[in-house]
Amino acid sequence: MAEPKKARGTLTIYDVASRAGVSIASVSRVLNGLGSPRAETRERVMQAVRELSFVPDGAARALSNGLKEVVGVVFRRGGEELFEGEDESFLFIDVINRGIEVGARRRGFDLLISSVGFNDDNVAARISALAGKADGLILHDRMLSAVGIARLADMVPIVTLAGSPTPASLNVRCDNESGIRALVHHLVIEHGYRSLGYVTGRSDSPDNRTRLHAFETEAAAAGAEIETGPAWQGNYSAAGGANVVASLLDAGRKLPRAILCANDQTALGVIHALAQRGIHVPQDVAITGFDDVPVARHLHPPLTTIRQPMQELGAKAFDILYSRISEGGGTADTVLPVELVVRESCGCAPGSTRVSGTDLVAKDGHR
Amino acid sequence: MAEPKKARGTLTIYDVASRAGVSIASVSRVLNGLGSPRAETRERVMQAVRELSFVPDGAARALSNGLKEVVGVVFRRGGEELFEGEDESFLFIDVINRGIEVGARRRGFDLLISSVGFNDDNVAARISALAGKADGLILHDRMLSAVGIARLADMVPIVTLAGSPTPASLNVRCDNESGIRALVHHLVIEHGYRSLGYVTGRSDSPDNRTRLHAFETEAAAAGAEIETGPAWQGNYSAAGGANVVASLLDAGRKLPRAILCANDQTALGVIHALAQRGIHVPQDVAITGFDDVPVARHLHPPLTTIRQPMQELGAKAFDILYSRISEGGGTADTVLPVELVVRESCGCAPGSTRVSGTDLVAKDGHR
DNA sequence: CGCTTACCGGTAAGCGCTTACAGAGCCAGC
DNA sequence: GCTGGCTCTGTAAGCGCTTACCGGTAAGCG
Repeated sequence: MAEPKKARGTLTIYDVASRAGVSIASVSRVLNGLGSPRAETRERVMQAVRELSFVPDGAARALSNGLKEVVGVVFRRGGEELFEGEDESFLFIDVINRGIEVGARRRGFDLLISSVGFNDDNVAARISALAGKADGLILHDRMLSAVGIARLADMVPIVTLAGSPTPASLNVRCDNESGIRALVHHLVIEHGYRSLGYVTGRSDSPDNRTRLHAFETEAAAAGAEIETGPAWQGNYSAAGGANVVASLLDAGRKLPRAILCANDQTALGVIHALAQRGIHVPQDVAITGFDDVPVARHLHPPLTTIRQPMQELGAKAFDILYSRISEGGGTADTVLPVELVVRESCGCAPGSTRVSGTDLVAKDGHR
Repeated sequence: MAEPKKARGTLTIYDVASRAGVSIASVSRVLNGLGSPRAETRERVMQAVRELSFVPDGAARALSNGLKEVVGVVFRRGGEELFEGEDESFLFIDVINRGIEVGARRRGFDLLISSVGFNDDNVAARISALAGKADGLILHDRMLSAVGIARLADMVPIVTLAGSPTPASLNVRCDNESGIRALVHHLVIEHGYRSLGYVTGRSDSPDNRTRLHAFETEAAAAGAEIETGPAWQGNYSAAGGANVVASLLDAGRKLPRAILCANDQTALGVIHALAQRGIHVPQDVAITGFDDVPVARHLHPPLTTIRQPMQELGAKAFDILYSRISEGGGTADTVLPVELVVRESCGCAPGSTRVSGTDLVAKDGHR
């Protein structure tokens, strides 16, 4: 695939050993703090290491002890039509990745990052290749079928984010139900809006299904009228949200008093489309998001949304993966709590409040 | 460091070979499309590979052919005091990383990501460890001294971003001079502002020094009065920008008619601080940024700034690193063009324009 | 029909490191 | 003074893969 071979005048453990006048075994022991190298020996070795500025080769090390100290992270990006501001959509992902990194760092692991487009064909192959370079994989979103995951899972441990656990893989997600419930409660009970709409996310997303279902249940419980159906199908992107509004309006449909959006990106698109039609948020229609991405507070009006502990989600995912890697354990399904963040797009006056929405426990779904 | 050893019932090339009834050499040849395996043999092997869902171990492969197909990326994050909206500061970095990834993907490389805090102590050690796991490194920002880079560079090829090339490392950056020049020209010549200020970035950043210098030169050439000095020292963060404004105002200093900020984050802070004192942008003071991060267009007022081709910067950095890895070549210093993006914070009316600011060539600084 | 020429495919030698195993000193105790 | 028991260090056997080298077989030619 690529031709270079023995690119540099590679410095090996042998060089260090001979310079320090000891055997490679001793060098290895010193480097790993193992065994019982005498202080004097240790010093000689460290000196040589310093003088040569030697760094052991990760591949050799990995091959030898079966641990690469690398965790692969796969996520989707781009691929949709562009939309003004769309470039921010990856924020969500990046914050989670940062969390993974924080967790990884604690164990001396590094992140091997790979993104796939929505319509890349060789996804499974790419992920497999990644698996070969890592000790375990964390998969964002749902990017592989259950069988795909199963196949992967018998090569390396897998943790999925916002998916659902399978017999072979673990999962970490946020408490979508509580989030939607808090939103509906706020809109219906506190603001008194009687009609609600819900712009969905990608239909193949488990998060999306959960949220939609929670929306329907909760709205019914609160006694609000709801609008759903294919016309309300979004795809987590701003463009998707804008489309829904545009087609609804073009079809002459009357909008409900409040619209919940599957995520903040969607809300961004919806607000934008509404503004273009001269419809005021929140005076005419109240809007809410989900995620609380950093830009949410800069929108006009500032977005009322559900904050997911994204960074913590990532860190947790790593921890779980790590325990799977090292002891074969790991909680099958972990649910993290979310918070309602009230800003102005729901109709509240400037001056935000925050309400903790859910109490969480790591629950053990499978096994 | 970590105990697991031979975590899984590892599937090896031997398993595939025996299942297909051939030697491991043939399996390897088939997998790498090399040599001349006969169609029938190839098919038998592929069949076995599929049945076992075998994936060759990256470490073994790397060890054997001296190529890990991994590029390490190191950048700084956080560490500064928090500021509302600050969490977006990493956007810039992430877009560049995305660019690197795009370049890497073309060559079958993956990104090994590692971030360091501003006051982590063991930075050099961490980067060294990364170097051991990668074929080359791309360093954001300036995070190592010249000697640090030199030391690293004789372990693996190094490309720095927005730094300067050293005898041992390559560099890629944007055309800061042209950007500042375009900004000053726009403010002084087109808007007629006679007094300018410049809120700087971190003092140890080469980009910052270049921009400041260009600012002074250009403003003088345009015949504008300028304000500089320690009171104008920012640090690329929103908090830094806000501080500068606050202390200037607290000291009773009169602000210049237009303030250029070292980057968009800084501008965000400046605008925020100004708003708190009831000073209007751009009516009282015009503000410009640098970078054109995605949020720039969502600020109030939308920010006039310089767009850097961030993704392209990343892709370019990878390409250069790759050529260094594979052929030992690589351009020492590559300069990418920037564009002036006119929005409203400079005083222009809604309805933006864009002016290409510079024509670029990859120039060969050293060697 | 025998020998050359290709072409395949197998054998085995590493790649740089970790670690089990065993050898070499050394001290203490008898 | 010898031996048992420690501690420290060296030797060597892999880890899973790539690939140089070589032998075997089939096809081509005189």
